Amino acid sequence: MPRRTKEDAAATRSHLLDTAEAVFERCGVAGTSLAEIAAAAGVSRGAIYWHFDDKADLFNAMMERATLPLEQTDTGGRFIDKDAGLAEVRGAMLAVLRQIATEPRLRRVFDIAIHKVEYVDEMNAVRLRQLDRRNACQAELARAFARAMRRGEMPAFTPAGSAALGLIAVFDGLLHNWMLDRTAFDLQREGERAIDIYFRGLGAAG
Amino acid sequence: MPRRTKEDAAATRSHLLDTAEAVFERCGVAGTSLAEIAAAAGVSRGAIYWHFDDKADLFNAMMERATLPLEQTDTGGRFIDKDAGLAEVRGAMLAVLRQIATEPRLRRVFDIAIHKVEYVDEMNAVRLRQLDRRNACQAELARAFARAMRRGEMPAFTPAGSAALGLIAVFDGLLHNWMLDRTAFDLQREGERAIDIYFRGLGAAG
DNA sequence: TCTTACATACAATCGTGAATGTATGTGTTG
DNA sequence: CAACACATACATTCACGATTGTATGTAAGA
Repeated sequence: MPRRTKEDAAATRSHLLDTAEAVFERCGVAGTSLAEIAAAAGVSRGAIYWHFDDKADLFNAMMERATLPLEQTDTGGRFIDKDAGLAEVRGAMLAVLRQIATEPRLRRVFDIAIHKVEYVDEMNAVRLRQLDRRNACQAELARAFARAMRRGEMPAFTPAGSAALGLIAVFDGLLHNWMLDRTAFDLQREGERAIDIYFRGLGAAG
Repeated sequence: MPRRTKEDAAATRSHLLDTAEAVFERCGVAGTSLAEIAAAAGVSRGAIYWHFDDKADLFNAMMERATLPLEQTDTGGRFIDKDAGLAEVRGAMLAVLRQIATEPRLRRVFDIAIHKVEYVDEMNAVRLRQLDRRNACQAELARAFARAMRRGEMPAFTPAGSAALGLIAVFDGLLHNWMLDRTAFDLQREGERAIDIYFRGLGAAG
């Protein structure tokens, strides 16, 4: 008995994304056939091809559903406030870490994006978007550091761009290492420590 | 006309590893069939199956050939010296960064290991080995930091284990971000800056 | 009745592993 | 030092399942 209403169709689509998350994390993206996802979701392959063009489209939809709410944080649109101080930058980083550690969906799609997909062919577009986001994030952080230097919140030993890149490295490194073994350490606690060490190294007040 | 001598066989094996590096980087591990590798290497699939059990075995051999010389650094066996100071730790980190930035083979296999493989099923073993190495590295770094604290080279604000984890995060984050776009920044220069910031944040002399 | 939201059926390709063939080294024996 | 036996280092072929995209069927809304 097929589902007919728009609400039912949206539910099917959402359920397919849920199922894809689970199967992708278990078997990898290339290692998963659309038949497996359909079977795990209790539908036929036809349903998948109705809602999505192909596996890459399904993957993109899955990633966007999970990460879109992350990009639009409480500040509304951008990652950090227009004229945020170093404390706000620190808070924003830790907030994202907390979200990843807390929300299962975020954790799952990051695990998939980091360890369960090969960035070639169609998937390369995802990689380029990651790069764009990193560059945008670095630019925002660099502006924040430059402001802090002008305000005297921190010395200008290091170029703002390098300071921003290093902070992103700390963040990414923490995330990647935590994804490697989530039982090895507490992401929030160790994240706070590492980021604080880095800020102290920048000469920021603390 | 098949090759017969042991030297020829070793050359074939080495050439297969070279070819696998190139094709894996272009098409991903799961996205590459052994037929593709064989064709690119100018041999038949039979040659691959003679030298390696299957694709996972070939992948492992490729990774080991590239990373084995990295693990056995000039100190002979271990990553850092038995009673190295903070300067030696810093030097060792930068040396590895330089090696990765300099040697094409290292860069290629790291690119594959980071972006071109899905860590599921057989490949999961590789992931576990990565984890082992990280833990061993963290333990060594933690010991070095603890020594430095005892010697008074740095204050004991932060637990040695956390300091070590943070340093690994900086390193890994730099590596991952550089692999995302190698033209975006100079790995050695920015690596030196970020690591120096981190050490300064630890209160180390500098 | 026309479109939606699927299910089913089908054709075509691709990848694997194993079986088999074969030309050359390599060691041993007389 | 032949010559034989056997292992090595591949190439070729085949059977089989798995996966994909599409084409078509179909029951329920609107």
